[in-house]
Amino acid sequence: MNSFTEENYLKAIYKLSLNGVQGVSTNAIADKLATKPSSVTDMIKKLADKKLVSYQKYQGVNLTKKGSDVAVSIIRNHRLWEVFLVEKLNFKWDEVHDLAEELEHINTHKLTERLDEFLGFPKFDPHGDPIPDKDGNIIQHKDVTLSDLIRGEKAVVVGVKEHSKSYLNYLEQLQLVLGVEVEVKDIVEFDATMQILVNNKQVIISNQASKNLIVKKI
Amino acid sequence: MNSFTEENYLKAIYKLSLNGVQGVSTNAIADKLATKPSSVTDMIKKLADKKLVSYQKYQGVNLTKKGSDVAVSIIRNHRLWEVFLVEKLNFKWDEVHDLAEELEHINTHKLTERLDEFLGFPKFDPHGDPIPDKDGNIIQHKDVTLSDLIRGEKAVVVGVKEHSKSYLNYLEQLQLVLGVEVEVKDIVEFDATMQILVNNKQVIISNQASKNLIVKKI
DNA sequence: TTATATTTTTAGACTAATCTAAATTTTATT
DNA sequence: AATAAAATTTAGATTAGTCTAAAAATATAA
Repeated sequence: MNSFTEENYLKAIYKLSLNGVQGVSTNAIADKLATKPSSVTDMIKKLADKKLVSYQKYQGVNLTKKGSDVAVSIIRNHRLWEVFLVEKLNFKWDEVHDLAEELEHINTHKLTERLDEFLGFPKFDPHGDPIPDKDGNIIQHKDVTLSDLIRGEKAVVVGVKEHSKSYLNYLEQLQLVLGVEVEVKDIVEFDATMQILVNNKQVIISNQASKNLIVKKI
Repeated sequence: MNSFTEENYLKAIYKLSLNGVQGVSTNAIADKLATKPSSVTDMIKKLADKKLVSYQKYQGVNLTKKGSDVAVSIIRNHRLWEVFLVEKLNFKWDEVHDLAEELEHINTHKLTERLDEFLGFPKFDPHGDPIPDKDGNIIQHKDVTLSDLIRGEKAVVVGVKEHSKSYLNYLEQLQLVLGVEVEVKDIVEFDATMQILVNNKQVIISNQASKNLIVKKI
């Protein structure tokens, strides 16, 4: 089996590969995991020995099928536990990440499948991120963000691109949670600040905030 | 915070202290944790530095109040997760120990309390072991075992003293699960083998098995 | 295209937890 | 009480993961 640390590296590499990057850089991984590039090099060698990644010195790293499978199954666990924490234990969406980060590593097929069933086979986690099914398939929703809309357009909030506590907490205060309907009333040309309608209330939102909110036009 | 390993040592020392032993021996701990006495000595020194145990060379080890509190809270977690796995995820009572052994270390006050509430504040785990309350108080039930009964006595199964998969599985086959009523029909004088009535069925059970089944007379 | 900056790797050291083998202390036995 | 046996501790080594500092490779810029 793989250690927690190995699993965290695989997950980090998986996420950094999502932007279509070929060959994830040592520095990028070090940044993501808040560690040093030299540590990353050491671990990459170990993962390469275990055939979880393919790696050539100085050329970055890519997950193998085997490595990708491990990463996806951890992400599946993580997101299922987040659903559990929010729906069953009444945690808020900005509180669950760190707990799920620990729970995700208890990686037994049977537990995951039972949990999935208990939760009613959810398709998305509390942040709108898709939950891989048991064969590892993920529905990727198109990345339309609130900032892509023009005046007069309406949309439903379906996810976030930024998962920090402060951002999630801020959104909750604005009632900008999953499933809520928004309408663009006005956009400031200078800095793309938006005036929008949320639950019949006028809200002002910066471009920094609006470009991290994933929506679906209606 | 304490590492998983430290927590496992504290739990082991706690359990070995239950029989009223003053000064748990290095060898006993090594046995329980399937490790070597020399490793135990090293860890004990570390726990002593952290004021989690009191220790004098060659004289065995005892938990301090602080160490005992940690041990009890881990046991509380363990038993709550076992209830969750059996009652919500439909695991069988012989399947949950190893999973709970991992889940117990995700030790945040808030998670434990929310889980407790979600489960309806259970008092016992699926093996009949008492769940410490949030202040660490444990109801210890009297240790009357099936083997203590005499011919004609009736009792209800309330727990087990042995937690191996094979024992639990065997009990389940005999329908000797928590809450079931039993009546002693006959006892073989030679080896204390018992003939008992379970759900109107005659069952033969060895002394080895009957002395590990905790019951309450009725 | 040569020099400079950046990225990545290597070398060597550190910590936590473990082990084996040897030394020491305690306990049991004559 | 002396000696043998058992339990415990120490000394020194090992492994996983990390780090700093220096060396090597790649990318960028004049």
